[in-house]
Amino acid sequence: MASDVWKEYESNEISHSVAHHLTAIHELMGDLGYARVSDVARALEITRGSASLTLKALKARGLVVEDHNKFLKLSEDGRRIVDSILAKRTVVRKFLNEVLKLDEHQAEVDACKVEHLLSAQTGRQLLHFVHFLLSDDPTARQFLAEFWCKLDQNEEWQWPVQDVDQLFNLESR
Amino acid sequence: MASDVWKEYESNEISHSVAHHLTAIHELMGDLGYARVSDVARALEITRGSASLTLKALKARGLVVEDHNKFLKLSEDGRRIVDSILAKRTVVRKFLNEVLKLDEHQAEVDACKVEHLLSAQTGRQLLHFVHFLLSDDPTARQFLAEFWCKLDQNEEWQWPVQDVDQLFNLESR
DNA sequence: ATCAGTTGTTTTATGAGCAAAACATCGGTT
DNA sequence: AACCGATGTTTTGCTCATAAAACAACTGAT
Repeated sequence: MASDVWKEYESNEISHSVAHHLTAIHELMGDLGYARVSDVARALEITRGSASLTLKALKARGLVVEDHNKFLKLSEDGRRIVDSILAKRTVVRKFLNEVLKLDEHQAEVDACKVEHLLSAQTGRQLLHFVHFLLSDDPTARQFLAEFWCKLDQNEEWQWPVQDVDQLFNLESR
Repeated sequence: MASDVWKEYESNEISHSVAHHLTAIHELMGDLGYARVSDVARALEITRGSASLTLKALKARGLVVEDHNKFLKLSEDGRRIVDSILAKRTVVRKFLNEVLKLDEHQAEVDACKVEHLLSAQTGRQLLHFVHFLLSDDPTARQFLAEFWCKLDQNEEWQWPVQDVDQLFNLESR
């Protein structure tokens, strides 16, 4: 694999931590109507000191703006980033839970892990796909019905690999 | 979102860096028949010093073993991890490229970013799904045909959101 | 046999994220 | 006015992953 591929991982402008600081502000604005450093720290269960430093950097990057009296809110850019991340999280979670039939917690965890890493292209195409897949379209319904049926009695399947479970036996959880 | 969800990100036993050190060894064994610290460093385009430190840690974790004369190879555990990661990478890349019709480079980049983050459950279910989706099954073929048709002329779509492109306009690349 | 190149390691430094602790500030009670 | 609690910041230290540079050891060519 070309190194320019795997190194793009580091070149993400939005880290996992930043993604959650931003979405925390967004959710706090909805829940409480405001968001201060302490509220973000509480929401993310990190210390106020850590949140203070991260948010200072986000203010410097222009993603978060501070009110006259220490009240935070998302800038236009910050807001667009949060929208993009939440859209990807939602569509991935929906796909994992409602299509692949993973339990809700697993779907949430996995969606949370990858939401900020998917490209805009991928997010858009996945949205198209899931939307059609879960629509009323009879072909989609029939396809899903057959897939779920096979999922239930998966002894019929002829796998391209000898032992699928062994391939994915890394994590115990 | 509960913090125990987003914090699971950090608790990954396999980091992106570790995943690629391990897969680099695997690929070098196939390409060259051997893998030394310098070979790994060259493959990943990092300095020998960095590779040396990371690989020392992987030896301590028992994922990499060192030959009598500085030749590296994967342990049984290391091998299982690489198999698991490559299986996930392959199925994600296949899905993004062959189903969602993303170009190969984008599919590779995105697959590379998420391969080590997906749970075993998710990898397994996704493999089931993609396998059925790309099989000869007439329902699957018809579903894909309809989906790709809609993809081409996507002005017909009635989106659940006003402007999908705007939701995913974060990245420029 | 010497000299150059490759290899592996160690040391020093950086940046991102975090915790812990010290510190300052502000607001409301008493 | 004195105190208490909540808040925000700074400092120090930690881990991970990297670079850069210095160093030692081996390899091969001349």
